[in-house]
Amino acid sequence: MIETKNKILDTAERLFGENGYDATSLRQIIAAAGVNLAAIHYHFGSKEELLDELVLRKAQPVNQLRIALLDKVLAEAGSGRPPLERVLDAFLGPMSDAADQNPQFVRVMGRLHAEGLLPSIVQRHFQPLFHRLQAAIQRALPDLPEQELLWRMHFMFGAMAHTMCGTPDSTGILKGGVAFHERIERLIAFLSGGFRAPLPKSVAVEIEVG
Amino acid sequence: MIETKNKILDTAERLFGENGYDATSLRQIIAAAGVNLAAIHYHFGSKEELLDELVLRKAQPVNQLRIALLDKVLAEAGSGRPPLERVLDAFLGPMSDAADQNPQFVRVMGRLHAEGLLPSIVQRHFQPLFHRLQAAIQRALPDLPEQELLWRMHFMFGAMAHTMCGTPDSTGILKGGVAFHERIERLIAFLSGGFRAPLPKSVAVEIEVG
DNA sequence: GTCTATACTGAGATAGAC
DNA sequence: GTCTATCTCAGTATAGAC
Repeated sequence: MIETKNKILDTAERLFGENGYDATSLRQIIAAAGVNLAAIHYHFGSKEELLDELVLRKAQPVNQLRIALLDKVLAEAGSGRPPLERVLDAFLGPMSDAADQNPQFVRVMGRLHAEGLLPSIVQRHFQPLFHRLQAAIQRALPDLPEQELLWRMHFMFGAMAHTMCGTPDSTGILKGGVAFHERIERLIAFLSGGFRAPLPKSVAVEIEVG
Repeated sequence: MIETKNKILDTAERLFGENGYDATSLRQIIAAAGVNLAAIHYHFGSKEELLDELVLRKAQPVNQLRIALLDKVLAEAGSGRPPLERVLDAFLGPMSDAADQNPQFVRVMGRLHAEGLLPSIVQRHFQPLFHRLQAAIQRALPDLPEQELLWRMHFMFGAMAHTMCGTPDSTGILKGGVAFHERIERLIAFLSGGFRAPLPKSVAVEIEVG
């Protein structure tokens, strides 16, 4: 029954978002969904593949939108430089919209990134998007050396993942309940400053010399 | 025997660093350390308390150095503004040094942050440091509203954690093996730009109005 | 005080009956 | 397609040897 499969997906999405992937057992999921334990392994094969399908189901439309927006920003720039803020917004905005509509999913994604079991899943579902994003930022900042660009994208992913996660207050200072689009607006301002920052001294020297 | 306890700590540190906390079972640890399973619960009480003691053992000296350096930077600035880069270096430098000497520990910390089971441990071991750091950055950037400062520190922690983690190549682009002090130098340049960035539009408007 | 042996509960996975 | 029964391995708890 396809209904069984969807019930499992919906329930897992809710529970993963509430308690995290590791902390949610398959037995909790089947109890809440009212299905049998073996049904999960029949439909998905394993807990990890269930997660994989869950991510795919929700991330694909968001990522398609991101790619479309990135292409639009590049097209509008013609042969000139696209504004960095607009590039970052094309990447971060769709996630923020999806999050404000359905906080559950983004919390799942944030939690997953926070749990570190992403690598394989990130690789499969986000690789093409990352390459487009890299190209777009490079167009916005043509003078930034590629190595430095990659590091700065790396910093961006860290900040983004940490920000998506429902708990911006590991320090206990910030209160929760801030709308995602506000977080993202702050994040874009921060990241823009970071991407535009002067090169670190030793890297700048290497370039002068080499 | 205190030797048993240290053997457990050393072995756990290595295995947590290599494979992560969740992925490392107590049975792996005792096998590699050549001790009995119950010894862990005798000396530590639980897997989580073992982790807690492990973090404390290594983080405490690093954090004390960080606090001392922050105080030094502030003292040298007198009543003026301390340079932001020096504040960030006082915070990130000691970790980078510790990492270049003993990559294992910082990989553990990065992995832990990446696994998201930090909250309680972060709270206990890092809270006082965070408050000092906040005060120092505020002194360096007195015009930055506090709410915005807290968000930007939040972004910083995300980028930092992601950077410490041994796998800077979740995108598959960056190669590993980059010295920590180089990563940190790049990170400081990026963060400095982020902290100095102009306020996001809606936040800036709120301030004008209010 | 330290450590060993062993048992308990709950996790994910699987084989096979229906 | 679905469910029962069972397997292995996890973290944890305890009784008792030295």
